[in-house]
Amino acid sequence: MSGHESAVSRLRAQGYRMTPQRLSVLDIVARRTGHVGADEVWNLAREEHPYVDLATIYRTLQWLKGLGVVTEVIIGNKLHFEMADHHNPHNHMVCSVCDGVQTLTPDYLAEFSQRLEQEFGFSPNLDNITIGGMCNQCRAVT
Amino acid sequence: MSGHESAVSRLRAQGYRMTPQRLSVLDIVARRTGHVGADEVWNLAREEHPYVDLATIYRTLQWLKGLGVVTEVIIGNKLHFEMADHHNPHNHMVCSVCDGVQTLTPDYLAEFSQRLEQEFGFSPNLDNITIGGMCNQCRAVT
DNA sequence: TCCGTTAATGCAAAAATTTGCGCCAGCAAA
DNA sequence: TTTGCTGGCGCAAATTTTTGCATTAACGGA
Repeated sequence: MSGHESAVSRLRAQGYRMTPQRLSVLDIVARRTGHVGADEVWNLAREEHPYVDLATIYRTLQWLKGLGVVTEVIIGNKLHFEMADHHNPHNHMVCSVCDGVQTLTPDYLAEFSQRLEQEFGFSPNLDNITIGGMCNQCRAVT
Repeated sequence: MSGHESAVSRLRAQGYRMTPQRLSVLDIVARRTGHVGADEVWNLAREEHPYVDLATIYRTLQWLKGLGVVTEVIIGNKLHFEMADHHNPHNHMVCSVCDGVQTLTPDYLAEFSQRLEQEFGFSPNLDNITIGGMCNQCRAVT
């Protein structure tokens, strides 16, 4: 266990059942510095619980994402996840050439977000947004 | 044919082979006002060319997207496409509750884009970005 | 018009993700 | 501790999208 006990107790307090599968997924994502692929979470989870199903991994990850506990990053057509750091929230820029990931503080998106809210009444959910493009190095090569 | 001849001749001039499949996909997307799902493009294309493969549809759509001819919109876990309107470019906001789509002129994203470029040397490709969130009506209901 | 090059297709399979359903187990209350 | 409710899980299948490979056909040049 590495510092996600608060998340666990908060979830339990909200009435969610904390199954071994969920604890395992949470533990795996929390342990990792940086993002993990869904398949990778599955493989690691199976070391502890050999019977755990991939569908459960996906369902758990989507659930945690919806609750703001984890953040989704799309890297080359695959979903990755990392612990949402509420003390240091950030978005991601992913280079489509090298799949490199850079982070971005949300204030870069703040004005944009506010305008959508004010002018359209649309509440964007930008927590899990991934900005695609080309990074500095890859652009230099071309 | 409905006004995408210029795209066709431009593509041909660039050395791409304009196969019946490609013309068909282009025709289907151009005819439609608004977005089409990949599966829908396939079904329509098969009316003309019964043997056309779904993989070809996907490949063609990705190809056109890369060339800026069509724009991708992600609606509820499915890819949709529409003709890129260079006279009136826009992005999309999709409500995760009702799957409704609203459009957005790119100047809403312009400042954000410039900052990424200037401060990180990262060239974002925002042409095909889909902003998820909740629309006015759905928020009112909740 | 015919030919050669090679890009694009069809086909089949894989990869990635989601969903329906019946059973099981987490957890609160007795 | 036992029980009951029901949310969550495993399983299997479906969906959606991508990929490898052999064959085909677009199109410029002879």
